[in-house]
Amino acid sequence: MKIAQIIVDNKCKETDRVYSYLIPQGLEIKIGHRVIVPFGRANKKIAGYVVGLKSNTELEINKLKAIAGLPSNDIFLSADMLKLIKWMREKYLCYYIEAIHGALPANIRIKNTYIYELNQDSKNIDLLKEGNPQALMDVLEFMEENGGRATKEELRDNFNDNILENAVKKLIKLGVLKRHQKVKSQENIMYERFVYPDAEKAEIPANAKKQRLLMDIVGSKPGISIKALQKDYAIGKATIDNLLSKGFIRIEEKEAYRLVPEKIQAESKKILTKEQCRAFGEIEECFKKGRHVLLHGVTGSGKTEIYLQLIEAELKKGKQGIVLVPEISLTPQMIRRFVSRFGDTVAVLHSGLSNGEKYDEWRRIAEGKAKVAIGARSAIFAPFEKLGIIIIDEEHENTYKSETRPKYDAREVAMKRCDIEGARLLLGSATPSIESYFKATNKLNNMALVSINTRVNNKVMPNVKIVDMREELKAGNKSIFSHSLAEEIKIALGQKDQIILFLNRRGYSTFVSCRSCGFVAKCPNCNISLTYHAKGNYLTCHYCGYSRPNPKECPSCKSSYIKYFGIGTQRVEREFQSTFDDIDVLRMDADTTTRKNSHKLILDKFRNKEASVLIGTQMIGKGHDFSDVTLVGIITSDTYLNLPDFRAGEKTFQMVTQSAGRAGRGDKPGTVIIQTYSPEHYSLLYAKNHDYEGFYKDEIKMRKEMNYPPFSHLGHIVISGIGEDAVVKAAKEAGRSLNKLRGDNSNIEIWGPSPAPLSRINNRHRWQLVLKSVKEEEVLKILRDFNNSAFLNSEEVSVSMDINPLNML
DNA sequence: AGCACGCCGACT
DNA sequence: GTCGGCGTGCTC
Repeated sequence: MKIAQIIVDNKCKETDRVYSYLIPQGLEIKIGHRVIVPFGRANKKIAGYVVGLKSNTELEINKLKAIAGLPSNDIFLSADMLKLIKWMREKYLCYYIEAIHGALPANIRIKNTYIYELNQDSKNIDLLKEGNPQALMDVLEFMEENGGRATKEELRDNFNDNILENAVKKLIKLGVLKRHQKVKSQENIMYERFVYPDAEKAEIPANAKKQRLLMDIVGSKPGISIKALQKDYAIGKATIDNLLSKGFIRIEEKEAYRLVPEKIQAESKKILTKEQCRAFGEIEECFKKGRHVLLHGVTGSGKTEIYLQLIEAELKKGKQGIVLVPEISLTPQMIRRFVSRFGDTVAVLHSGLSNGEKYDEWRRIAEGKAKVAIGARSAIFAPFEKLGIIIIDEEHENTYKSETRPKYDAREVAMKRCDIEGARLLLGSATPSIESYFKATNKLNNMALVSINTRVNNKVMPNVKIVDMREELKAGNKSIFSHSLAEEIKIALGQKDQIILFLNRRGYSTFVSCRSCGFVAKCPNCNISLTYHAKGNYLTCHYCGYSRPNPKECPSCKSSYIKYFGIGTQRVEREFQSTFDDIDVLRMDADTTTRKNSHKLILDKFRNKEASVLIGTQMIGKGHDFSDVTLVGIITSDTYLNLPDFRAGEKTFQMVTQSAGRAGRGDKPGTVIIQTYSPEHYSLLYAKNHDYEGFYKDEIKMRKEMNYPPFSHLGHIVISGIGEDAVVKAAKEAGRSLNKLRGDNSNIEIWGPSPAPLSRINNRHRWQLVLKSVKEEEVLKILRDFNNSAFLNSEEVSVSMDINPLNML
């Protein structure tokens, strides 16, 4: 007797456990298989994942149900992957099934619905028609109009739930309706059809020109695809069908992949520069010692080539590699580099793919056809069997942390996966996150640091100039372009060079700033800027709840020039065109990039020099290599600085450094102009000097003083709901509950409850609580206990929890 | 979550 | 009695 331990695909707290099912005779079930099981009183057929096998159980055998079968498309989770999933459940406070779904391509869900059929012969129809409740008649009428068949969803769209349930139940009881459950695993595999000749000699009428043509083609190219016949020879379906029925040709189906790989010229290995070579050697040395590596290489230092050669080395050992990059659709150059080096053994997993395409790529990996996966966050789960290396490029990017459940951090998952599977991890960035740099310099988590401080071919770092916008205002310049920036723009335009202008318009949270002296209101307890609330006209700190009235004049210089900020890219575009006329400008932001591929189009246009100027938000600041850009202007570099976030300095440094890194990558030296209202801020000063280490030293000192990460771990609880009163009440209740759970453990701080910085989203009010402790496990434990005692999750409010969030807005 | 059961008031 | 509205409790 074999018993399977199964996680069922039913997303709820109560069913987040392992169930036991009997394995019927003749069904070969292995760990990691996806199966279909009957579940619940109604024996609804749902998907389940086998996580273990046993030969006995404490449960009563005759009360166990049996596995119903296997879905048509096989999904496997390796034993290592199951370990990772279990770890994710603990670490990110999610359900097993959520972790499983996170690790599998979307759209593999088993579709499950009920189909109702009208029993036409039933005499009961007549019975019913004699003086019956309206509901029954309505449902019957609908069924008849619908051809005697309807899915549950179709009925639901047309009837009120309660009426429906009762009426349908009644009709089933009377035998008028029949219900079948339909279980369908999405058939994601696409088949392509190929034509072969299938007769010694085909006799074709003289006038059938198309048929003759087809026979000729198939004769010279047996195995040509139907697609090619239609496209290249204009042979239609009728011709093929005709010959098929005569038996002159036959058709074979083969699994096909939707993505036709771009034909890219093979590129051979580049010779590493001296510096790259040293770094490569150091990395290999660390890997040999079983260490993970943080590679800190300045912008333009040639990290990608090192990645390529590290992967090559793993492939030579018969192993496989994963490369994570942020929002991959933004870096077509990088994909091209990988494909040109590794050909069709590269699987690309990016957000621009359809679900079917994603599934195809996933399958190519699972089947061993792809050896290198390059993709965004979720590519960390690429189903390789012999994983040798995981590379995370631009590791400081926030996109590696998922904002939806499971709220995992791909960097942490990568490290765990490497540890489970004996692979090596390489994090790479020109501006490493403080957390990673801290780990690497202190050799925590077995992480080592390798640095490259020079650009390839010793290209000089761009010259960076900080412009004090307060001075500009004093001098009467109300334009968004400072004199310096305007001058540099004119020079660049005169030399036919290209220009990039950055604007960080993350304009949700307004902040109060004095335009004449740069004063920004800050919280006395938290070293974080206060947020302006128009309603009630007050300033508040969203971490500790401190609040004060909005000052009428600047407390520092008594000026009445108190303003809150918000310049959009469109305004920059308009102002640019009115200041420097007759110049082609490209704008790239959320408004212009809604269409699929539109990023690529805009960037290609810019690369082809169809415009001299590119204006955009941060999305253009990553990894692009435009060799004719000599000037980068950062219109407002203060945006982050004034967000209520202890990472404000870090994000500013990263943004400025990365943006500046776009300048001077070609033969000409680059210039960068940073416009700011806080020119003395350490983030900007260190960024100006390209001094990451200096920045890190200051930043880590602040983190230590304030006991912020990496010196502590945060737990974030957001309580939201439509009704403000219910949310506030629940938040206060949650506060009491957390205090009780904390007991007298003084290592754990609890902040709040206080309104979330984004106090209302989608019509929902939001309040938050923050837990802080030096020990992550302590935070997790309280969050878990809190979740188990959840009196809170009701129709009125919902609770979301996150461990070590990257933003708490 | 999703489903069925069963209790209870309203109405034939 | 019977209908259907709604709360309750369970899922190998």
